Amino acid sequence: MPEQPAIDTILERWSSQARKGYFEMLMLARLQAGRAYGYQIVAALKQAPGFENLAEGTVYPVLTRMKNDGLVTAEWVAENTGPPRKYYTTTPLGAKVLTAMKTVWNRMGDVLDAQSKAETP
Amino acid sequence: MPEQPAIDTILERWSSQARKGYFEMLMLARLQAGRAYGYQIVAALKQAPGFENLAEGTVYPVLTRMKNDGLVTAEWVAENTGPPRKYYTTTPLGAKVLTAMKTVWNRMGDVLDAQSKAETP
DNA sequence: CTGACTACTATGTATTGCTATATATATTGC
DNA sequence: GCAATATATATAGCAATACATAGTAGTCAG
Repeated sequence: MPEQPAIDTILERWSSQARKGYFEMLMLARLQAGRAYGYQIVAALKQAPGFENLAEGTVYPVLTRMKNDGLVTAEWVAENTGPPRKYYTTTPLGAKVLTAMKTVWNRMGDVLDAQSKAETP
Repeated sequence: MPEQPAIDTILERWSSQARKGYFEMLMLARLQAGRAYGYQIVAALKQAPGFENLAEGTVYPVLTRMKNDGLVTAEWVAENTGPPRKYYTTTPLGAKVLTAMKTVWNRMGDVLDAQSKAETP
């Protein structure tokens, strides 16, 4: 008989999985709203509930991947104060992909609702 | 300079990731609505948009994992016609976990909306 | 016997998110 | 002028584990 994990363990394991893919959509949505740089995104998201532990090592690879996929472009900007920043902006392809992602995401929500209302045989 | 993948490739790769964790919540939601057996769930979901390719090999391992975690119980039922079926039902723990999952899921949606409305610096 | 129904598993692999660390620039304190 | 700190970007390596493919096997109906 296998040990049953605690409810917190189940939920942590689950949410770490549920985040997969989600971040890419989240970043894209943020950049669609206007250009931003990595450190800024991390700082902002850390204040959102459920994202307190977000680390830079999570965000930068996502930005790099999106850039390689052509979803965003990057541009170095020298600031009046502090080190230069690398601003990311969505491309038209990125906007298109974001729309498609949101469609899939919403559909997943719809299917979830439908299953919740399934008939018992 | 790396090759840029086609938009379909990007979306397929992404949605396969976005599914992670989602199925467990989906199954749980279905079982919360009333007991069901594996084959039935597969057949029903195959008709939902975006789940046409769902295979049994995806569903059964999820059911087994949930049973091991104590989220559902299983019961063999002999039918008047056809082979016997193994019906799964949520436990109180399963119901609790489902609620928590939905909370996290909704929060992810909220954060997504918030980011879409972020201010441009 | 064939076909429909039902359950299950073995294996592969792709991928992610996280930890930790390295690097560079600007600012501040002294 | 120099050390310490804050800001900012980047990557190497890792553990996890989920999903997909494909294939096995058993039960019942006609």
